[in-house]
This record gives sequence, structure tokens and C-alpha cells, in this order.
Amino acid sequence: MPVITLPDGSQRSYERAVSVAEVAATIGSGLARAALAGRVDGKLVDTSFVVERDAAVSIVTDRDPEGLEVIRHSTAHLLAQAVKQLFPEAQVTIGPTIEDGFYYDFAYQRAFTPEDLAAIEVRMKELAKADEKVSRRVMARDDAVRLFRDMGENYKAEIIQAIPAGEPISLYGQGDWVDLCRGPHVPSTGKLKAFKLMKLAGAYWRGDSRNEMLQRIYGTAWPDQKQLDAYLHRLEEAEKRDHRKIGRELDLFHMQEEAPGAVFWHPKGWQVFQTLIQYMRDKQTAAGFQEVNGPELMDRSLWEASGHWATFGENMYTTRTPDDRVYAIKPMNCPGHVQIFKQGIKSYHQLPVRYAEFGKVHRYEPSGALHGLMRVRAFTQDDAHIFVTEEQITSEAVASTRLILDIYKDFGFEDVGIKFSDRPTKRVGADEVWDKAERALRDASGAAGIEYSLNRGEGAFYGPKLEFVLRDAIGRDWQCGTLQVDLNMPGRLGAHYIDDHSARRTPVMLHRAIFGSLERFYGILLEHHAGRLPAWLAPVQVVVMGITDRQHPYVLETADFLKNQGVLVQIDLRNEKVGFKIRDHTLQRVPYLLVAGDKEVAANLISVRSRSGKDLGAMTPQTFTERLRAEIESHGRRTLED
RNA sequence: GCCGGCAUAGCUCAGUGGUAGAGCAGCGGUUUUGUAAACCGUUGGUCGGGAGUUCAAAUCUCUCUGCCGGCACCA
Repeated sequence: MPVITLPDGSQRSYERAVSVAEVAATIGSGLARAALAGRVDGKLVDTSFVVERDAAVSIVTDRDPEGLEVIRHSTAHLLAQAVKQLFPEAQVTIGPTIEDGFYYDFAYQRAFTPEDLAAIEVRMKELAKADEKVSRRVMARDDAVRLFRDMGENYKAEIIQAIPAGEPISLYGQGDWVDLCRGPHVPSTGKLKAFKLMKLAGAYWRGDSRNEMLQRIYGTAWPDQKQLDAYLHRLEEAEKRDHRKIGRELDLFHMQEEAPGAVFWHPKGWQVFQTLIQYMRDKQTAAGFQEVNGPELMDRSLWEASGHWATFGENMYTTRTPDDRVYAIKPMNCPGHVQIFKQGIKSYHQLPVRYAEFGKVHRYEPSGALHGLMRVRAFTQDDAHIFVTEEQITSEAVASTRLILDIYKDFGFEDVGIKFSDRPTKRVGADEVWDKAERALRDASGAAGIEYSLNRGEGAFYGPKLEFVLRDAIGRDWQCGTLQVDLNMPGRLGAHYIDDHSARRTPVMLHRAIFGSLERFYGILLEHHAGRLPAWLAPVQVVVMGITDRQHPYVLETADFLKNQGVLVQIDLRNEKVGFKIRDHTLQRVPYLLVAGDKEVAANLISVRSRSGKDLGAMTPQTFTERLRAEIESHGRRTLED
């Protein structure tokens, strides 16, 4: 005689044990139809789950996040069912849900083609339309292993084998198809109304590159067609802000096959790059950093001493010179900075020593990893190394953390996540040293009052790190900044300072980057702003144009004035209608367009239009410049449009 | 690096074995223009590189390179 408590607190009692579906039906027929799963005392279950004693029950529908999960998970099963019907030889493996959808990995003797994908989707729609009942049953582990092995599903059998023997295994079936699954699943395939297969890809079995490659089919699923369409539209919008496309359209940079993973910066693109560097230079100088510059090429012996040769060697470019020496092109700036630190004798009075470099590094990345500006082989780091005493670690780490978060705000990134990466398998230094370094970084995090998630085994080979992760305008995460405590490399490279007892001590080195890779940060900015860089970053801040060629002298004069005030300005004297010029420069995402006709010339004014199409009225060039300067100094927090 | 796809004019893209195309951009001209595309004319490509099949290859095959989407790796 279960008494069931619903989410609104109301209670219903039943004569006998009831299923979740029956509970839904007694509440209302609409809810019964919408029920995808249930939550019984907090546990997610199928609608067929039978409640035998008093419990808190809620009905999960497609309006609940869990409901959407269930839809996606069940759609993954539907995909596998369709694949097995069309390609009986294919073996199933795993099919989890992911953000916005799901995937399923299959082992099959030949590659699936885009045509196969279309056929699979058609079959999925047929199966959904047939509205087959989804049933759940439980069996002992070894029976399940035997069942799947008999079906020729060796991967699945391997997965189940890994489950502890005592645990019962739940199987889900629909029509002729059965799969191992924890569930829950929709009660019948007819609940799956809006899905689409997205792409084919390779994926290693168990995510290990030493294993064979399976074929992964990605799909997306939503409660209804409208939400599916909205999702597909979002993808199209995201494609429009692809930095590679924007870079070409705005003539910022290009890449070509003779220099894979390296960037050719065009004049406008380099202007932005320089703005980023200058901004960071000013911030760092104010924070007590000194800019240095180390050599690109250093002898192999130095990289052996630093530990790079052994632990990072396969990512390094090397060159053999006519005198038969082997040099490596620097993949990191730290060894160079240690050399600078080592010159002369450093006293503890001088610490912390803060060296910063806009250092261009080269790393031989796997060809498949390259991706526009986001993943390149030649990139510039805003790399700093702070040499401190052990006592200074905390205060310096706290100061760096503050600086990092402060700088991200200027770029409009308020949502910053922090990860703590501890010792990796491939590392240098004794475990006691790592214990100490990890403790120091944890203490510093505590002192800075930041929260982080743990990223096990992802530290650098020389020390643990904090990683700062930005979330961009379309919700993607990008790891940019880093702060690392290094108790290894200074000693390996023979750095020391003299302490207050005239003794030689090895300094601790903090590695710190804020942009991380300037190239990548630039790409993130382009996508974050969809190319509409705020005026303080824009390569061309203003275009001045006339209506006819009568205004040309005034246009030139105005542009000169702006230029002398430090504004990045271009003129447009082309023989075109003003509408054409407005369109052209708007597409180029120029923040402000200044138009001069006879009226403006007569009154010494300029008409101002923003790239968003807003008419900001006529003002003197002087007023415009002052307002633009205020916008630039605020890093776009206050604009002319406000 | 691995799996799959793709590579045609500056850009976006047609062209599936029989003389390489369109729109935009560029160039020349006309037009002197008031806030997202005036009009007319016109230049431009060893179809990513190499090899092969064929009377004939942008098109079929092999191979190399690069790019794209994933995986693995990672800033």
C-alpha cells in the first residue's frame, strides 16, 4: 500500500504496488503521455519501475534536463539498433550522451560512408515510427557475458566482464535488439521525435591510441523538431564566427601549406597582435615585471640539462649546423630565462626577480592536432618566470592570480574556471620535491581564495600547475593562462642566489602565462566577438568618407586630425555611393564610420555611425576623438553607443 | 600520428571521361552620389603536386602534401 509523495508535496496512496507510468496516469493523461522516466527517492528509473513502498516520486518529461538525457541516450540505442539491422556484422561498443547529443562507437570491417549514414537515419525514423516498446530485464553478469559473446558482440562482452561479478546487469531491448545499459530509457521508441545524425569519425577503443580504431557516429536529439532546428541554426551561427573565416574576410592573416601550423600575419592582423602585446607589456610593467628576450636556438646540451630533451624531445624542432652541432629551436622560454637569471650573483635582496618575454616558440605538434590559430606549431607566449625564495611563493602566486583574473576582465571574460594539475607520469625530480611544490601551489590557491577542480596527472614535467580556463560567448572553454611552481628546473640549470647567511640557495621558479598562446588567444577573441573586435583592439577603428569628391579635402583633414590623436583611421575616397561604402566597412567590422557631406563640411562636423547601424549624430572631430578615447581607455566597457 | 571527407579564378561555389563556368572581388569607363550593393565593358585558372589507365582525365586509379570533422595529444 505505497503512499507516494509528489514534488508539490501532495500525497497519493495506492492499493497495490504501482509503476511510475501508472502514477503518471493517475495524475493526468497528458502527463502519462509525456512521461519518459521517473525519479523515485532521488533515483532515476524507467516508467516501468514498480514502486512497492512509500516513496517520493516525480515524473520526468522532456522538460526536465534528465528527460533530455534519457531521450539522447535512447536515441543512441535507436542508432545502434538501426546499424545492427542494416549491418549485422557490425559490433556495438559504447554509446553515451554528450553535450547536445550522443554518439555510438561501432567496430565494422569497412568504413561507414555518408550514404550509409543517411540510410541509418532513415531506418531510425522508421523504428521510431513503429513505436516499439522498450523493455528492461536483469541478469547475472556471467549470463550477460555469455549472451553477448554468443551474439558475436565481443566488445560488449569485454565491457560486462569488467563489471564486478555480483552486480546484476540490466539489459534493454526494443524489437529484435538488446543492449547492456544502466538506463533509464524511454518507454517506447515513439518518444524519439527529433534527431539527426551529424558526422562520422574515428575513435580509439577505450580512448587509447594503442588500440584499434572504431567508427563513431555522432548524432543530436531534442524533444521536438523546433528545438532541433534551433540547435542546427546555432551551429550555423557558430560557423559564421569561425576565426579562420573571419581572418580571411577581414584580411588579418593566412596560413599555407609550406608552413603548416604557422601564421602569416597581414598588416591589419599584426596591428591587433601588437595591441595585445602592448596592453600586456603595460600591465606587466606596472606589476613589476622586466621584459627580456632569449635566443630562439640553443645547443642540445642545454635542453638535455633542463630535461626537455628527454621529456619533450619528440615535440622539438632541431637543426644541425655546418659545424656539426645540434641546436634545438626553443619550445619553451624557461631555460633562456634561467640563463639570464644566472648572470652575475643574485642576492636574496633582489628576489623576486620577474622576467617576462613575448617569446616565440616552436613545437612539432601532431599533424591532426593543427587547427587554425587555436593549435599551431609556431606561437608566441606571454611567458614570465618569477624567481623567488620558498617564503615568497605564496605572495607571488597570489599576485599573479589576481593579475590574470584582472586582465581577463578587460577582455570581457568574467567566467573563468581554474584547474589544478598535479604530477604527471613523465616528469623530472624527486617525489618529495613534488610533494612540496604541490603543497605550495595549493597553499597559494587558498591564500588567493580561488576554487579549482583537480586535473590529475596533467602537470608540466617540471612542476604542478594552475590552469585558467575561459568560457567564450558561445559557451566553449579555452585553457589560456597558467601558473606553475617549479622546484626542479632552477636546480637542474644551476641557478642560485645568496641568502641572508651568505649561503647559496636554489630559487623557486614560478612559470606564468596569461594569454598562453597569443595566437590562440587572438583566435578566441575573434570568435568571442564574431569578428567585431571592441574599438580598443580593432585594427581599423574609424573610416572617414565623403559623399562626393567635393568633401575630399575635408575627409583628408579630418583623418589627419584623428591620426595625430592616435586613432587608427582609414579614408575612403572611392567613387562609390555612400551606401556602398557603409556596407563595405560594416562588413569589415570597423567600429565607427564617419561621413562628411556638404552640411558637415560647412559646420566643421562629422556624422558618426556605429557598425551596428546606429546613427550617433553629428559632432566635431574633437568631440568624437575624446569619446572614442574614453571608450578605448575603458577597454570597451563604455562605448559611444552607451 | 590514427579514421573519414575535401582540394576548380583573390573569395564563395557549379561542372562524373569529349574545347574549364557563374556570382562577388579586381581592372577600364560612365555616373558625383546622404548611411548595408549604381550602370556598362573586361582581365583572370598548367582544376593542390607527382605518377598511372585511356584515342581523350578537373572527372577513374595510385601516391605525396595541405585543409576540414573527430580520436589521441595539447597552449
